[in-house]
Amino acid sequence: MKKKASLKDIAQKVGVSTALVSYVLNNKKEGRISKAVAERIREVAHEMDYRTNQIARSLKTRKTQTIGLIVADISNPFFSKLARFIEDEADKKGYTVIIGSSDEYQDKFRKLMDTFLDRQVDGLIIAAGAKMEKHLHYLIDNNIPFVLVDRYFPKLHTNYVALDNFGAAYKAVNYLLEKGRKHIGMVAYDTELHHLNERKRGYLAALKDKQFPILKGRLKEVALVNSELAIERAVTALLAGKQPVDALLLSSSYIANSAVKLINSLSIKVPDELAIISFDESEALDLFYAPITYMKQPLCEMAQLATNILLDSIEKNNKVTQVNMEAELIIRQSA
Amino acid sequence: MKKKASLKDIAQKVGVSTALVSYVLNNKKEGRISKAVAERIREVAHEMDYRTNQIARSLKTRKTQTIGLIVADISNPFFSKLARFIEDEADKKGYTVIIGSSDEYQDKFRKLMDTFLDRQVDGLIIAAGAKMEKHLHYLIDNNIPFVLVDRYFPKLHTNYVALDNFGAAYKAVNYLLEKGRKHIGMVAYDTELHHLNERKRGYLAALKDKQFPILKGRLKEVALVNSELAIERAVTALLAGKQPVDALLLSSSYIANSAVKLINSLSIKVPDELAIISFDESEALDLFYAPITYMKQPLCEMAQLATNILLDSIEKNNKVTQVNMEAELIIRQSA
DNA sequence: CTGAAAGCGCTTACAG
DNA sequence: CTGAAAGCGCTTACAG
Repeated sequence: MKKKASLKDIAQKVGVSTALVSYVLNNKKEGRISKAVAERIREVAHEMDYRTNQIARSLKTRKTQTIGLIVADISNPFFSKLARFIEDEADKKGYTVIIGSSDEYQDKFRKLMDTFLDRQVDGLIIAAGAKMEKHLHYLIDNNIPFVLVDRYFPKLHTNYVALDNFGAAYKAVNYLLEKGRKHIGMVAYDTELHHLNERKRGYLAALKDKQFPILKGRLKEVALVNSELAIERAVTALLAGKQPVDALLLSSSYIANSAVKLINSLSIKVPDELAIISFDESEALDLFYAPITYMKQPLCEMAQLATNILLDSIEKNNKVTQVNMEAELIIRQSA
Repeated sequence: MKKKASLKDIAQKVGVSTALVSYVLNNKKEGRISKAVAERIREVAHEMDYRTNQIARSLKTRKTQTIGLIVADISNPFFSKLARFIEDEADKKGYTVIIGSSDEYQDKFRKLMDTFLDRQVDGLIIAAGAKMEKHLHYLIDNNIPFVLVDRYFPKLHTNYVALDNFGAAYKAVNYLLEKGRKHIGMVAYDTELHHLNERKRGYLAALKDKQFPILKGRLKEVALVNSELAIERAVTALLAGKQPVDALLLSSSYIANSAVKLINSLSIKVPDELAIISFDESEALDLFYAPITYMKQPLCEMAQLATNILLDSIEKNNKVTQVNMEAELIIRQSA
């Protein structure tokens, strides 16, 4: 095992100053260094298998070329896909990403944020949770670049890249109405998360604009976590009574999975008796006999945009960019 | 926006040396510092909202408290789940993890490895790909702590945590035979990855030990990526001919997804006409009318074990630990 | 009980 | 064209 070489080692061997070695290896002061010396420095650097110590460089330059990504849970496919696209885009620009999962908990979130800041990340990409505004205020107050993804706070003037959830739900309901459905139910979340509430708003607005009655019992809400049972109950309720629904809008692929499992066991014919549209894709929904129609989020674009907005804001602390992206209706057999 | 406070700022304000501040804040030299001064230092540190700069600390201590995780693709649920468990375990021990996806490419792998090492990670957890031994040799030669997960190289004497893939396949086939299946086919990968070949070996050995004939056409191999079509062809072939298979062992949940999609459209009755056992779980396989029986990997344990082996080896560079964990047969309706 | 000093491995403004 | 020097923000062996 050879010891790691430093600039100093190279400098000594070549017989020049570390400054010169640094300049050459970083291609600074290009024309102003004699070809011969530069050549020799590169040669020795290569011989010694020199690699620059980024920690040392970071300390001096006050840039770590690292961005922190905080999501609710990296094992959730939505976030892991997003993370992958962010990783790729960041890598392209010479940045490395460190990832943390907050599980939607404020404490974990703050702890992650602090850890990342202590490590001097250059900026953060954040899928924030409910009641996390105050931590974001800290970032704002301290002038730390960040951009929100997926979730954002309407009252907070910050960078974000999100889906136009209102529009997406509106579009979905409209499609169902066009197809002649008259009794559209929705299973959504009981939450403070603005982006999820936008989906309910879109559902209601679409019905209202087409002058369909808005029945209270048609919009069911379930908890954000561990809601499998509640989802089954909600779907059961929507399908019961004297006027069962003939279409279902499901606010997430998680809800859709649970709902479809139940419907599978109920021998209700999809889409004949019941049309289904879900938010987000999921492999599971492909395997259902009537593959589920869904509102697709442009994950790759969202990730790239978020990354680039962040990098812009790291480089020159300028304007605030807010983007609401359009969802695409992917029509398959369930609706 | 307040400027970030450093040790020096605190020292100046309190009127002591930075050394003293450092000692107090790190709880070093406990008894040997006057309570009053210590108290005052903590007070001012809190007032100034002091946070230690980990980059500076790392430069001095030569420890970054960071581990690098290299997988094939973080958006693959197998790896994202593994990553989450690793993140949790690492966090518990005060480490942060940075993640990179190699896409099974040697170049990307090496680039990631170099990037992580330049950032002075304390160690690496690696799901290596084919032909990556030479890069691992580099780590060994340079005494850099690492542990392999999921995949390993039998000829390489390194830490690893993997599944006993041979045993898992053996167990699966045995179970099928016990249930009276006589014509068991397998769809596996055509690859150099040792752990995947172990699955084939287990399949063959189980048949042999029970003196079942080993028919060449019964073991189909498909490429590691983009193999959807090949999988469909393989399954079709196994189900055709004068003696179709009555049971199928599928070497991954990806293969299982494609296979089940096809079988779904073929109106073959599972498990009556065809029993199915897959490797690894997948939400998708739950939604099939006959939920798929599978060999479950103890992901959480694997992740924790890998993390702890790495941390041990970071702290005191000692022995090599190799673990082959047992898979659990999760019996559901498909077999 | 406390401090001066060296040093981790870089970068960069300055001087020549 | 090249180098001496300062400094990034810490830690720690040493001395008193």
